[in-house]
Amino acid sequence: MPTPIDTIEAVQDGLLAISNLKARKQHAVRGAIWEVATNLFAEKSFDETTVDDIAQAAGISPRSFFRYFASKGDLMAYALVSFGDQLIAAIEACPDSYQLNEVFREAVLNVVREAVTQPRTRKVFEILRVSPAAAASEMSRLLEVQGLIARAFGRRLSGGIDEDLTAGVLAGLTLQLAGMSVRWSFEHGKADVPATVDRLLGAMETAFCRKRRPFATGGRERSTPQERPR
Amino acid sequence: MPTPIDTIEAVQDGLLAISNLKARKQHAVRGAIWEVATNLFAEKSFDETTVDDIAQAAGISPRSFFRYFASKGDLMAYALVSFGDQLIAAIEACPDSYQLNEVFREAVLNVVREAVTQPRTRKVFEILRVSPAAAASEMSRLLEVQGLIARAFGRRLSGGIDEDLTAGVLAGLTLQLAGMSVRWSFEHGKADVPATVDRLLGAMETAFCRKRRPFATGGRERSTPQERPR
DNA sequence: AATATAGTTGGCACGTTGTGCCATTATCAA
DNA sequence: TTGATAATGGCACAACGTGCCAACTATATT
Repeated sequence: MPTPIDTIEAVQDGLLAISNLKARKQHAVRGAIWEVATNLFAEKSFDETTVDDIAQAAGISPRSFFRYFASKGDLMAYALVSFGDQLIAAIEACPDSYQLNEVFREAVLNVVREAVTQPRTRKVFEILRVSPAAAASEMSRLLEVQGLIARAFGRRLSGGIDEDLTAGVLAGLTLQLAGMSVRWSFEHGKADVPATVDRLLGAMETAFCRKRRPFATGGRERSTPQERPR
Repeated sequence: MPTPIDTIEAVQDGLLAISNLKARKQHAVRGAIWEVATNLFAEKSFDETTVDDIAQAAGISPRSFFRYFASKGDLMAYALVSFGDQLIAAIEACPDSYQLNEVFREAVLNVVREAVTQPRTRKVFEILRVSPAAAASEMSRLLEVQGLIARAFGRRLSGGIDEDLTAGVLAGLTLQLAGMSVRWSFEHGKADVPATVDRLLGAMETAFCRKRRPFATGGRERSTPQERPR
């Protein structure tokens, strides 16, 4: 099997169910490619690093590179996929007795707490910060990852109404808050993760729950948006 | 001025402050390119349509295409940028007396209500639905647009604490909910926009505000995430 | 009306990305 | 060892995106 990584399932298999030597070796090669690539991106830049550079540094042919990663940008998406994977695991690790908001907070908190301790994460976020192209590449798999996280939430919602809507918006929020928390922690010196996460949650509460006028479905008059003042 | 569209500011200028004939003509050309491109994407597919096809259909040279759009994928991002532009306008159109959650709901509601009536929007969402590459391309500008929306919210928050966090998460939610509402409306037959939006808002309320246990900063024990069952 | 000037366009060459194809090589089983 | 299976590397090729320059067009000047 020529193992091009097209789906997240394949990545998961690569990460988890490693039985035979071949798959293990492939996984090692993929990790090596990712390692040298992120190093090169950090040294030079994402744009100025060619696939040939990465292949040479990893000791493989340029042709083989595309058998491990679908594209150069997919190297960045790999970080996002891994991030989403951890979030899903954290969601599923929560006991069934948890309320939805508790699951949400626990998952974000645990993953972010783990992420900020790893130098690799810092390096990736630094690459994303300085290179718009790298950030754009990472975003390319956002919907995919979000869908998987939504399914993880959906498994906890069986029976309720508007399940997929709830799960979808929760998934988006999860990635949003987790990403913002990690970035905030890195950019603002010390990594007080719970404080950061709770500030974000507080911001949401401020926007939606305090001074709550319930969102009535029918009635309120709408303000016609006129063209902008400026 | 060779007018390559690199920044959203440039797009906004192109959309709004059209004073001289030259800029107006350029804007018309850009619109024509976008028109024929979306038609081609819908007929064939995003991947099977080359830049040469688009250029030929628009009556320009392939070289000139890149003077109006930075890339083929940027055609899809153009839709997102325009979407974000409308959201910002709707946010700024809300009276100052509005609470944050009212601003949020009004902006999403007005923009989505407008969007679902336009056949163009439907066509774009259909392209995005069937073509992962097109969807990925659109996502490439997500952070950019989200940042602009965050600034629009930030202007209403002057004085508060954690402004940028609140604005950032609100911006993410705005795009998230607006996009989901439009997609939901399109995929589930009739376009009862207020109902859809309020269902999404209700989902968030369910997840975060009802049965509210306030998010205490310090204390709760965390569940150590063990590896997944499967 | 003729000319200078500034900006747009199109063509060309080039580097990079990504893929299909096939011969070669390595790995595993019998 | 031998035979089957899969990974690898090399080649050719299409598409994307950019720098460069010559040709064209419209406006302004005299």
